[in-house]
Amino acid sequence: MPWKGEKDAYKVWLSEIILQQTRVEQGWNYYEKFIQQYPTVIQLANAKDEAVFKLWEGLGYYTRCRNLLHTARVVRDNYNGRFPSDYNAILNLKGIGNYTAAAIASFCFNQPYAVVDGNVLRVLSRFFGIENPIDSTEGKKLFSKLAQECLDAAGPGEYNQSIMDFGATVCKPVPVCRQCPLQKNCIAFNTNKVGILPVKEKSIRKKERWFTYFVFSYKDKTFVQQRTAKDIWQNLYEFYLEETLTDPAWNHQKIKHWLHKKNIFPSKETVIIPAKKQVLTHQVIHGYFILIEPKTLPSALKGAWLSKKEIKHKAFPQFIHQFTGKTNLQLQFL
DNA sequence: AAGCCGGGGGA
DNA sequence: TCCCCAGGCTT
Repeated sequence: MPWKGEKDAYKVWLSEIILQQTRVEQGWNYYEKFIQQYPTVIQLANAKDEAVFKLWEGLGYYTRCRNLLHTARVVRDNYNGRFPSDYNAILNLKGIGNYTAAAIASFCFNQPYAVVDGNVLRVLSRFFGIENPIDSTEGKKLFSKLAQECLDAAGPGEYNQSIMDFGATVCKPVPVCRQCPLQKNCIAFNTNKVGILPVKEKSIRKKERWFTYFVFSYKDKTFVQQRTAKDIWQNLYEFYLEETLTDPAWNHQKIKHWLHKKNIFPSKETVIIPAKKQVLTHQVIHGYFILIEPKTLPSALKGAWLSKKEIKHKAFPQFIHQFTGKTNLQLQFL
C-alpha cells in the first residue's frame, strides 16, 4: 500500500479520512491532490472552504470535508499545528471515530490501540467463527474487545497494518482460502462457513426520489443555488430544483404550463435531458435536466446568477457533474 | 439503537 | 442486481 510506513500524522489523518468507506483506487488521486495543494495542516486550515470542497468534489460523503476543515483549524488553533498523540484527544476531533483514532495513534505514535474496520471484522469473524452480527451493538463490542486482545503490543502499528492488508488481499469478501496461511486454524474454513461470515443483520431500504433541474440561463449566466437543508449533498451547489415523488414525465407541453405558472417565458424551445440515475447509500436519484433561456430575468429565484467561469469553482454533486462536465452541447448552453 | 451520508467497482 | 469499501455523526 502506498502509505506504508508513513509517520506524519497530517498525512495519515488526511489519507484515513479520504479512505473512509472509499476504495484506495478511488481516493488516492484525491489524497495526492490535497497534499500537493496543502502540504501542511496549517495550509489546509488557512484555505477557503469553497476551494477545499471543490477539491473534494466527486468523492462523496461531504460531511467528511466539512469535518476535515473543522479539525484542521482546531489542530492549528488549539494544538499549535501538531496533531495530539493522546488517543482520547485524537478521538475527540471531528470526523475521527474509533477506527481513525486507533489508526493515527498506532501508526504515528506506536500506541496500543487495535483498529477495527471492514477488513478486521471479516478476518476476526471468520478466523474465530463468530456469528454475531457485526452491525449489532453487542457485535461491535465483542469484536472491538477481541481485536484489542489480538493486538501485538510490541508493534501495534505494524500489527494493525498487517491485519488490514491481510483482509484486503487474502481474506477478501470473496476470499482466496487456497492461498491462506491461516487456513488450518480458521474456524470458518473448517466448518464451511466462509461464505456466510461476517453476518450482517441490517439491510438498507433505498428510497426513490425524482429531481428535475431547471437550468435557467440568461445572457451568459446560469442560475445556481447552494444546498443548505439537512439532506444529501449539503454545502454543494445545484440548479433550480423541483422534486417529485414519482416520474414527472416531462414533455414540452407540461413544461410550458409549469413555466407559465411561474411567469417565466422561454425565448426559444426548451431542451429536455433525462439524467443518468444516481444510487446513493439510502436513496436512488432519478431525474431530468431542462434547459431554459427565459426572455426576461426571473426575479423570484433565491440564489445566484453565475458565469461559466464562476461555476467552475463551485462543487456540484456527481448527479449534476455528469451532466455539466461531459458534452459540448451542455457546455455551450452554459 | 437506528438512520443517514456518495460514489465506484467487482461478482 | 447486490455487496462492499482502511466509518462517523445525528437523532
